[in-house]
Amino acid sequence: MATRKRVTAQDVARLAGVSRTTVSFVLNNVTDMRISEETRQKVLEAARLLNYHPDAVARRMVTGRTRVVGFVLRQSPEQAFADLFLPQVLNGLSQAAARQGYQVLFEPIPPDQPNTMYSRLVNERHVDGIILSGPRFDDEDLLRLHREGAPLVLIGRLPDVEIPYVDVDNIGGARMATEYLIQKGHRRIGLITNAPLSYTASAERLSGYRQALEAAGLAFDETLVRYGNFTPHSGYQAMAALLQVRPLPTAVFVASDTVALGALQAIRHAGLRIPSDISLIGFDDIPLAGFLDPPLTTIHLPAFNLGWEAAEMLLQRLSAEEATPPYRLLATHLVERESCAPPRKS
Amino acid sequence: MATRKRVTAQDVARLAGVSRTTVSFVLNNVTDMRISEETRQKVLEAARLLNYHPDAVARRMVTGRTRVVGFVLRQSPEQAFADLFLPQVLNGLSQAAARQGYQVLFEPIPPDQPNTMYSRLVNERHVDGIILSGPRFDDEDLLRLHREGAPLVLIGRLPDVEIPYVDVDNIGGARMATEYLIQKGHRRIGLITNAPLSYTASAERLSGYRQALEAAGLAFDETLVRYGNFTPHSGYQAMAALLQVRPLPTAVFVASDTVALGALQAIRHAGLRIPSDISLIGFDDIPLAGFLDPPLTTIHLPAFNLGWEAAEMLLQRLSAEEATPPYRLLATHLVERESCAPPRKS
DNA sequence: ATGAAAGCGCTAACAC
DNA sequence: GTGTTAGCGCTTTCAT
Repeated sequence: MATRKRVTAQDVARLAGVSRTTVSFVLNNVTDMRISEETRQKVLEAARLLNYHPDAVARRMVTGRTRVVGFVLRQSPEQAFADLFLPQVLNGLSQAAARQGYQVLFEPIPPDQPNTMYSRLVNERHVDGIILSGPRFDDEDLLRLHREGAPLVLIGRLPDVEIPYVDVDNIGGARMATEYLIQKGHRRIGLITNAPLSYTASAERLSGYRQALEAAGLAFDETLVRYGNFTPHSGYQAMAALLQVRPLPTAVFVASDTVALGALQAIRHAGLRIPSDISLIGFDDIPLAGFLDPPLTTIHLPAFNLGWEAAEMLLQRLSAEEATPPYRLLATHLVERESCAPPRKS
Repeated sequence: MATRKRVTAQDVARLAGVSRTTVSFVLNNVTDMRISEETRQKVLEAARLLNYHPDAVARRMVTGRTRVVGFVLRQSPEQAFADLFLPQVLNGLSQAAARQGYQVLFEPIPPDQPNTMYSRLVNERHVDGIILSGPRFDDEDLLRLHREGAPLVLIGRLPDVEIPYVDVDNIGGARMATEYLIQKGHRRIGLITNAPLSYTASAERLSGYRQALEAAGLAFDETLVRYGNFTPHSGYQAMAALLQVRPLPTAVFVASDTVALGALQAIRHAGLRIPSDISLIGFDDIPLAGFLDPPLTTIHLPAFNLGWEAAEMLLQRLSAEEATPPYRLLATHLVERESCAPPRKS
């Protein structure tokens, strides 16, 4: 299709019988220049008549700001697209951005594409700043971008780097989950991680689990921990392995609801019942958690807020009125459903 | 933070000792003007030295194209953000767009915000075209945009409007599901829709269900259909109601896996077993479907392809080499798991 | 083979 | 109050 002819401010000015400048002032509601009400109306009417829309590209050209933030997704598809997490983050992000007149450019980075150079987003001025989810510590592009002073906010933490971030209090959440189990009377508590320990969130959840154990005077037993990998399938295998150890743990903390789904199935296949034979507590509180069998007790992750806060932090940095707190840790809370019970008397 | 100083093509030209024009030619690989290898190298070296990045805004200004497509989400949050559908569509969309050098601007439209005027996206030239998911037939903004000739592709259909679209073959999929049940020997088959019938997809799935029934000489019985509303909760209620009718249906087609989750729970609460007491077949094949209890037999919806095809159609229209087929219907297929069995001998 | 110059549509400083 | 004008950084035609 042919490029549609643009109506410019010039056209509006001509029709209204004024200059381009006046049009610009009227349409941007510039009050300094006091413009007669009559002129105002003429301009507004002309704009309406011609169906005039100011050209965002031209405006960006001259203002130097795009009013767009980039959302870079630096995660594997199974992690990012298979769980119910991303949509909510994106939702929070978009709403916070929209509220301040910003748009969101979505940029997933396929993992099999090493040199995507998403730094071009800001270097070529497609966006004013970047929110990056799932930072990897070996991400050269990211580090350079930060050195160059690009406005950047991470969702998820990166150890030893001073980039502003928003994250969930993984340690606190994991501690809470484990304490809950302990308080129910469990002493032999397994752990299935949400992901390999190279992921910060995973290491942190393990750490919270240990803390709770140790605070209760329980020994950390490495034979009771297994490693998930984002997927239900990985949870199935991890739980199957855990069901081999003797004595059996009476409860398991699965640090991801999605992974817990597989664990649930493994337990069913083993002919065991939840929570009477074994208790299970998850992490994330995916929207479906309450409809599993049994409804899953879990730690609620404020996904929407994660996106919202990240956007707020970035936008504040962009408007630069004052220094932003360099990071924010979001609290979790426990959602009690039906997958945990006191251990069997043995 | 202060606006970072931009390195312009002028700077590169100066350092390389050539003109701006030459820089542009070298960097854009314009071959018409044959430029000496020596000059080329000088320019490239200078650009590298200065860490030069061409300004996308300026380029858009002069080329008249943004190389951005808008993804407008015209759906309620519970529909869009609570299921596993959106991320996959978005993934397909982005990959198809990226492959052709396009970026994706994400624009969700909160339902409580009637006058969002997303048409501004194209009118103000934030984007070259729009992919809109979940069109509503009363969307004035959409219709006007189409009349104005804006490049537009829908995900989901709109009756009586000739806007290009990509959609799933809902009728075929629903027929397939119902036929499968019939073929297992069921004669009394209930339906729980995915949403109110004002949603095209919902009406179509109902239609496919009817077709299969009638083709098999089975009467359509209105007392066997109930209406879901995207959520597990609605599925719970619909199934609970269905379990009151006598004689009980021996199988139910739930036209959404998410809704089926609630149906599953209602059946459990009624003390019935799946599939021995009642068979259940879903629709969508959410990633978790195989890990439910029992693993859910369902109709696979090619969500990734939906996004991919929509992008392909839009981009083809933008490059306008030739007329694009105005629509595309994507096939579904049945994924057999363990939630269906022949009816009990009664 | 290289350079000069004309815009793209807008904003904003400055003049009248 | 309103108009004139100078760019923003780039692409691209036309001279040289």
